Amino acid sequence: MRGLTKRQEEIFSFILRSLREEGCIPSVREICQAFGFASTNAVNDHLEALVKKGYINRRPGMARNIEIAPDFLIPERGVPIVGRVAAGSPIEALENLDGYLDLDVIYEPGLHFALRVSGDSMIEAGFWDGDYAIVRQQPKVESGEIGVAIIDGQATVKRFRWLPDGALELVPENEKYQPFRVDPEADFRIGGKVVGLHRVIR
Amino acid sequence: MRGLTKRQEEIFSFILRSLREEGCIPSVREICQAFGFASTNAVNDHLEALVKKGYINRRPGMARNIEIAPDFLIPERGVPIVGRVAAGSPIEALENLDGYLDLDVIYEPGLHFALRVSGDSMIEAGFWDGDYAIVRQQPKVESGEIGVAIIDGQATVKRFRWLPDGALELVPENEKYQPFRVDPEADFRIGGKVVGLHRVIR
DNA sequence: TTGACATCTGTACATCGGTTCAGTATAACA
DNA sequence: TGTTATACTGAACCGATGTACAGATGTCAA
Repeated sequence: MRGLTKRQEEIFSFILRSLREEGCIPSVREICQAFGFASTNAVNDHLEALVKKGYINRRPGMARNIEIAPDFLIPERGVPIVGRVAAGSPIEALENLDGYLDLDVIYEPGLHFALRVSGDSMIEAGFWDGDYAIVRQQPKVESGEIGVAIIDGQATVKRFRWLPDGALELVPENEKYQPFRVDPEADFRIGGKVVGLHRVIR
Repeated sequence: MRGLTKRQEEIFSFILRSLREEGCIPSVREICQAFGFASTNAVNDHLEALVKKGYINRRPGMARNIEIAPDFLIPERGVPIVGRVAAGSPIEALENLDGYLDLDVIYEPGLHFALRVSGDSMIEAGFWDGDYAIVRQQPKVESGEIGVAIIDGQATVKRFRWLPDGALELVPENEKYQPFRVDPEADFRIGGKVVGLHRVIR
């Protein structure tokens, strides 16, 4: 929050807080009252400064018209990623924040879906029973990549291996199971490539 | 969206869309104009219906005062979890939607943090180098649970084992490594319990 | 057929609220 | 030393906006 004076920052924070907690942009008079100003013009001056410095935009004539610049609108979502944990509680030590773990940021919405893994056929590739496999929907999966095959409407996570004859072999990652050759006549589709794994422990 | 008439649903959707795309609640007259009504009262009637049916709340006298009921404010976030994948593309087959994988829903915000796992000392517990361990901040970790120990500001994920003499032993899950007894004199804190795992593949 | 409800027109009013103008005071700056 | 930015007071204007009242039409279940 560089470039703002103390007062301007207070005003800006107040707007953000109102938006978050009250769910709507405060009116000029509400800000005025909250800060104990006698004149709404005090607020106006600050808002103009915020506009000039690029923190907000305003739509002339419209009630509750403050528009927060995109940079500051990004809500802190997801799980905070902590680097070093030198002092205090990890969560409060936000100096050490490495960002946020947010699935919507990592995996483009609309392109990915998640699948519950059942069984232990991929356990050596790190997929346990009950895990979520995150799949990027795509028509092709290369040999050696882990992908989702949909056979007769049943989705399975397996390592793909394209055979020289053009057929597909689905390889489990568990020595208890044997590779499975997909019948070219079967109702088969590629669901996509597995690009992530999530496990909820206990 | 049960209980709403077609028109009411249109109005409600318009409000949601305005909020999402324009960033602010539409005024009664803006709604009026968007639908081509000659009277603002048409909007008012619909808004009253929406209030009565619990879709919105209104704060009397306030401009742009529509407050969307929490149930409908929740945007579809996270990765869609697909169950059966009988027909069509998994993402489009929303009949088979089992919900959304959203870290903010699974892990209460403010209570959890994520830690990048480095090394292979916990590989047999399923934690690979580079994985994110999701940690619930709590002062106690039971024997046998996987937790985060912070020693000299350095956080490590290990299985906890409390010894009969009250000392703590940190047990790696990799036969290459030996259990480590925490020096009672050391600068030691418990970071919390590991409750989740996330891996980004490739 | 009667009443409840949904959907809309038309008019009107009070106040909410953005905006402007005229000043004052202080500190930073060049 | 004048200029500019910050930080306000005080008053006022007027369009934006929520809200109310009166009424019309159509649907649908009791």
